[in-house]
Amino acid sequence: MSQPMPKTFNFAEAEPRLYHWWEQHGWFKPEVAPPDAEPFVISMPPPNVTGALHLGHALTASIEDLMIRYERMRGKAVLWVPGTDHAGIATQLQVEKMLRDEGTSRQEIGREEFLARTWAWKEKYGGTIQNQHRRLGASCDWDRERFTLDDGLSNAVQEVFIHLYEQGLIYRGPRLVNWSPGLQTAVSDLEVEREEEQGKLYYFKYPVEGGDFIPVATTRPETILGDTAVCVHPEDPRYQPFIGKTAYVPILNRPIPIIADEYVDRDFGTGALKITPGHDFNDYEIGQRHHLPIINIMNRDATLNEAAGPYAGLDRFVAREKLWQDMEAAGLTIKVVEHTMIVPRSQRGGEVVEPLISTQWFVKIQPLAEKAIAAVRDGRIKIVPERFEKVYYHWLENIEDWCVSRQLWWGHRIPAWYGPNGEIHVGKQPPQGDGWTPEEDVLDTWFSSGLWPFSTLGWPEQTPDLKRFYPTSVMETGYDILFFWVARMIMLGLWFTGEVPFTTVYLHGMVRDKYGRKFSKTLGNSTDPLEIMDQYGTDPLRFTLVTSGSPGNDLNLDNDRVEANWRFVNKIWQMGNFITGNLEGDLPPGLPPASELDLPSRWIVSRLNRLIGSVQYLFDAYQYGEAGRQIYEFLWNEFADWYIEMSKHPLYEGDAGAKTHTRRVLVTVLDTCLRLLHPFMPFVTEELWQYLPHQGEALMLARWPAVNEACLDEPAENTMNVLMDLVRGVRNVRTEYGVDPARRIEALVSPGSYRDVLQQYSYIFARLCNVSHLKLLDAGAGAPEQAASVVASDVTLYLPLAGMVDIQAECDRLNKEQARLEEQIKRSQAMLANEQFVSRAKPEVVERERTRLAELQASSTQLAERLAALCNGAK
RNA sequence: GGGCGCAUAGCUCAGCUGGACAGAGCGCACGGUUCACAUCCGUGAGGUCCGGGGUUCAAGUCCCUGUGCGCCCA
Repeated sequence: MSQPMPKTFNFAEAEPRLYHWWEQHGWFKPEVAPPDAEPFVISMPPPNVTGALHLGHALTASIEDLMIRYERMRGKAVLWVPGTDHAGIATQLQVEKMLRDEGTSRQEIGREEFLARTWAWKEKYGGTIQNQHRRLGASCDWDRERFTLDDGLSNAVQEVFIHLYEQGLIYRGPRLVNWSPGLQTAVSDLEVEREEEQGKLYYFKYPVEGGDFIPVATTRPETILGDTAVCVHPEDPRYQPFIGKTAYVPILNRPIPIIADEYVDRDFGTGALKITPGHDFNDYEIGQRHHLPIINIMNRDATLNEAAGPYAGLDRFVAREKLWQDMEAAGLTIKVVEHTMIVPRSQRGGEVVEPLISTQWFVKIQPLAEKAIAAVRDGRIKIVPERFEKVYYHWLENIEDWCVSRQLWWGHRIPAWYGPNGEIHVGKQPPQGDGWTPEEDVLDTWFSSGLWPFSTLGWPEQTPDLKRFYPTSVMETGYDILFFWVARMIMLGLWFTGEVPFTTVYLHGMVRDKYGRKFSKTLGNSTDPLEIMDQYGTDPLRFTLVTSGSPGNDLNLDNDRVEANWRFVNKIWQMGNFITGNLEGDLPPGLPPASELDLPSRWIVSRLNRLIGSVQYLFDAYQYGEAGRQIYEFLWNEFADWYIEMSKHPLYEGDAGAKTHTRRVLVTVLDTCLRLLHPFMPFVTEELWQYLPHQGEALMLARWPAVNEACLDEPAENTMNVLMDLVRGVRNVRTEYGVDPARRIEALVSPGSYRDVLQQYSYIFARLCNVSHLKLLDAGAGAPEQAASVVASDVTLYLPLAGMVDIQAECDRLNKEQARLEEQIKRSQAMLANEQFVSRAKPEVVERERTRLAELQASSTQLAERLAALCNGAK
């Protein structure tokens, strides 16, 4: 006996209640499954602790929770590990801003106090995003939540760093790195974005011994001050005489050699290149080849240093102008032209990043990369969609050593000490004795997140969780962090655990606005998922995110779709309302034997099982969006629009047996669809399921549906299709002739091979197109004159609409219909007449075509007779 | 310079295992208060599936090529 349901689904009330109920019961934990259950594990990409939930998080959580709930329903021991990332730069910037607002700075309060303040900040705001994940319905195991700066994870970080050092894979030294002057730290190649911008190309004269000069062009004149050579192409006839001579740095008059290198592009600029190994990556390489000295002219804040002579102390851009003016005065300039160039900017602050010589820690990454490439090549890791494998290989095959040190305070401090005599010791503790000072730098945030799949499970301790749940199953994240994160996890995971960290990588696209634009503050198109959830609830947002696109592709979020899916939620609720409202007494679970079911029931059960099969196929292929759309269409366009309408007859007018059978079908179909839909829309499905007769405590723990082959019933589907075609035909006629929808009409039917079916199910016409009575004609009986006709298969249905049917109009209508049929018949006949088709196409395809042709011909015959009788050859 | 993606109805998108007249939502037009739902129901209009080749009995779907847009790497 079911309880009465509220008329509408109150998501605002139900969502927190259900979430709490699930969580309190411990159902998010893998322990709900038997100890021998197969594990299924996802490590949630840890959002930045500074972050607020945006649509990217919502998409991530929607897809991962879908996978998680699906596998849980399949009986696996499911673990979804949540957590947050300390996000070194982002967090430090936020806290520094807070300090600025307070009128102080991190330098002023010192490292220790700064870290204390940052931890306090983390405690205060760090939980926000996790509560927002709860609102999304994320069924992760909060007891296993981790933070990258937790003791355990920090220990893992130290362990990894020390081992890599001991294995000779970490080195420290001065190298040219990407330097962010605003953040005052080195950043890795990946953290630099290169954009095409409009700049200037400066042409000038490089003085050469003997009063001559070489014309040179540069986009950054201030680097002239750090030049240590001028370089020309060895085969360039213009400059060959200069090779080996001495040039003099403008203003500074420092002598430098003129060298030759094939790197020089003779067609760019003047064909002569100034070489600044201290401030340009290409020049650095040339400098190495030619053993040129490296001069650093820049301080860490991008002002110039003493090496810049008179320009020391000036900002880089000010110095650029000043030097150019001075060179102009000295008659050394030639011209300045507009020039499109690539400018490296910081991913974080957007400022221009400077190549700068600096002493940093690096990971020699090639040995790790090789293992990572192999793991994907030999299929131990599968990347979905597959095309990203190519991108992955390309990056790893051309990988550069990873600069892992950052001149920040918020992060994992590098476990190294400097001895009194300049020795370096790498280890958790300093060596015995006095005079050892700890390394100041911290590690790149991605260094710790690279350990995430195993550090969160307890590594390096051999914890029970690590043994049971590692390797994890799926790494689901955005394609934008394939290099930053996914590749590094694979490298570090393989290196330190000897196993792949996960067996599948599923990459989703970026969420954009409905016109495909990025969300941005300046565009004003930012969309807050929380606002959407306030308005429509979580389920419509989740369903929209999952069904709006396809794997690996960006998706454009259209608010209209969220609204449509909100209506879908209501529609489902109303189905539940109808069904529960028509139950009475105890209902045996499951379905009656098919032999006892009426045609509509056999039809809907068959359709349901085809849906289950299709959804399973799509889930196996990670095509969740298409699966969701199919469930939507089944529920709305088949179950609600047809089956529920037809079920009203047995429910309201049937005997006790018919009622029970129909109720069991209604409950089973809805129950099954709620199971299929639960991973997409956990809240409304769970809430509604509780009102349906059910076994078990919660839908989230109910079994995932499987196809029952015995329920597939092609004859029932074919017969229903004929009936449905007739119903649609009647509706069509009614609309075309403007028959009042409320007016009941009768129909005469020449039933062809459907006599029994039409007799038994004539109520369908009463229910669905307001035809109160079907009068079955005997074979050969004459047809009424003043009637419109509808044809399907070998059935003709006449609607006597005295006074409403214009014979001419009816003939036009039928002729049009006949023309359409004939065209299809011709096409079908041509196909079947084609030897090649009949012999080469799959037999079932040929068979289907034959059946189809027979149906078309039957209909056409019916129509022809009708036309002959009614229209008398009138065209 | 290399690689990748996208191009289907007015708008936003599905259609990935090639096979029936190419689909959905929204929008639009017309009509609906019969007891699940107007957060609804019914009917309809609207498409050279970007152009050109090819493979195949069969191509929106596979291959090549061109055009336009976007992204990644250098």
